[in-house]
Amino acid sequence: MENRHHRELTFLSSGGDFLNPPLDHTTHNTDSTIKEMDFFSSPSSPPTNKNNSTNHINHDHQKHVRNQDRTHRQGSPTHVSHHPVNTGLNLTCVSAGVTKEENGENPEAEMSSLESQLRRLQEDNRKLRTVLDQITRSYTQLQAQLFITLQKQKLHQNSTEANGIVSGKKNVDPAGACSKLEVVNDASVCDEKTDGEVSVCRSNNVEVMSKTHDEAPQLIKLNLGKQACRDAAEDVLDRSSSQSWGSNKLEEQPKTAEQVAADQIPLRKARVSVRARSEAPLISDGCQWRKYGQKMAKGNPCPRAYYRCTMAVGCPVRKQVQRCVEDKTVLTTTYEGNHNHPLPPAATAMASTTSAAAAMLLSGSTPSKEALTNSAGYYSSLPYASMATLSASAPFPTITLDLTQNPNAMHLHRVPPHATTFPLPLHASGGPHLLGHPLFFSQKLPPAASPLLHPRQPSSMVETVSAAIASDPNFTAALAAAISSIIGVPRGSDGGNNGTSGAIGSPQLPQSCTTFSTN
DNA sequence: CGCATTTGACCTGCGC
DNA sequence: GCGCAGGTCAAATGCG
Repeated sequence: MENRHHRELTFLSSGGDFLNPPLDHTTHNTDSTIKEMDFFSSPSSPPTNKNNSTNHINHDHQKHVRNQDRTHRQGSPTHVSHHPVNTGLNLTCVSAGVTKEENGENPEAEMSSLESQLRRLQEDNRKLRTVLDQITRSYTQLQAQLFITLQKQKLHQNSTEANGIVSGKKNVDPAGACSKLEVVNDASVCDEKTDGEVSVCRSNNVEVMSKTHDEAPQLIKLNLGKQACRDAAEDVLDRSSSQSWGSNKLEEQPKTAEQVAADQIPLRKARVSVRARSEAPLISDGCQWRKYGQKMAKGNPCPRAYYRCTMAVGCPVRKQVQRCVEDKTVLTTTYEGNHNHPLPPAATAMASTTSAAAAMLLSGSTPSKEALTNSAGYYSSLPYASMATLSASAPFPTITLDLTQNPNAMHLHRVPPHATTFPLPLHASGGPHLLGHPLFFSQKLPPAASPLLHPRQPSSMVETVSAAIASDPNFTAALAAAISSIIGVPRGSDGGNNGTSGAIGSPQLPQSCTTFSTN
């Protein structure tokens, strides 16, 4: 199909808020600063060299920044707010800033000056780290939004082609794309007044998520109830805000009675389960974990172990590890929560993957069931896919990434009841900072890459995803362009929502689209 | 001695 | 209200 070769990547924005880099709570405007960040430059470049390495490129801007920085030090709050982070670090000032006069006249003054500069540089460094972390989170959310939209586009296309086939039928796959979506849970359907069609809940829709395909027929019903969706989304947003994410635009929309009632219900947590074959008691995900409990779960002779992340004090991330009943070599690791600290690359790979999966789950579920339905349909058409299972029958909305499945055998995979299963090309999720977008890789990678992306023993997910990235430089370029365009989006007029929480990029709901092509 | 693990007790949510 | 199961806590224990 021509569509397979022409990939149109659509990034969503929300009036600038979602796409704009998250803001430090002490600042109000990072536009000009963020534009200077190069996410795709060599990570090995030490910060001290950054200024020099980019000097010839951004010389004029850096002069501008330095001037404003000097103004900053002279006590101009206006400029402080405009340039909270000097991405150039300007470390050369440490030596260059000491004049001969100072050297000769007052060593104490020199020391004081150096110390103040050191403190300022440390502050800059900290801010940079914060911004990078924020952008990483925003990007993960963005990825989820992106492929939901792509899924909707594809499904819309399929449904248009097969419109006559599906009319008057329930749970029918119009184009074969949803052949693996076997799940129907009648109890989950919000409204099923007519026999001929499946209705969906759409009350929580975000504008852009619903405006394009309202007419698209629903192919399956999801048991991910609206309440669970909303709870999960709110939970993530809530926890996100606790990690300095931005505000939730959902709150700006008029609430229905259902929503108001939903607000009364305690929040649930989204989880991501990873099934992998491993003889070891734990899969290596790069994080440090401390076991804090073990229980015998009902129906499984293997104990379930509980771990919490110990890489930072107060990190809320926890995971459960349990062996599968049917196959003791399969280790099921369930992650919950978001790290509140920088992660090593290996850990970032897993964290980003699970985060993206969770974001997809929540992004797809928040607006409507339709989104999840469409996403399911989309994934089922992807090659090299692993298996992901959405389940709302569990106490928490959970997405299971199955790394144990042979992709060729996945059509035989038994889908548990009350779950929606679709293949998720997790392996191609990208590297530490490109993770979470399986979509692109799965479309672009040649079939020859399949063995690489599907090790039966996923001993190193990082290596796998790194290989995926390396095999597709166009993706990096496209993503760089996308992020550049994203970062350059001017903030919306309602920039007031950035002042409350020191906001990292919030999973803002999209209101506009930015489109580019990878080829 | 400090840290990680073990394990029984306790808490909480849910279904009946 | 009660029982069950999942999840967490914290004292006891083990290990380097």
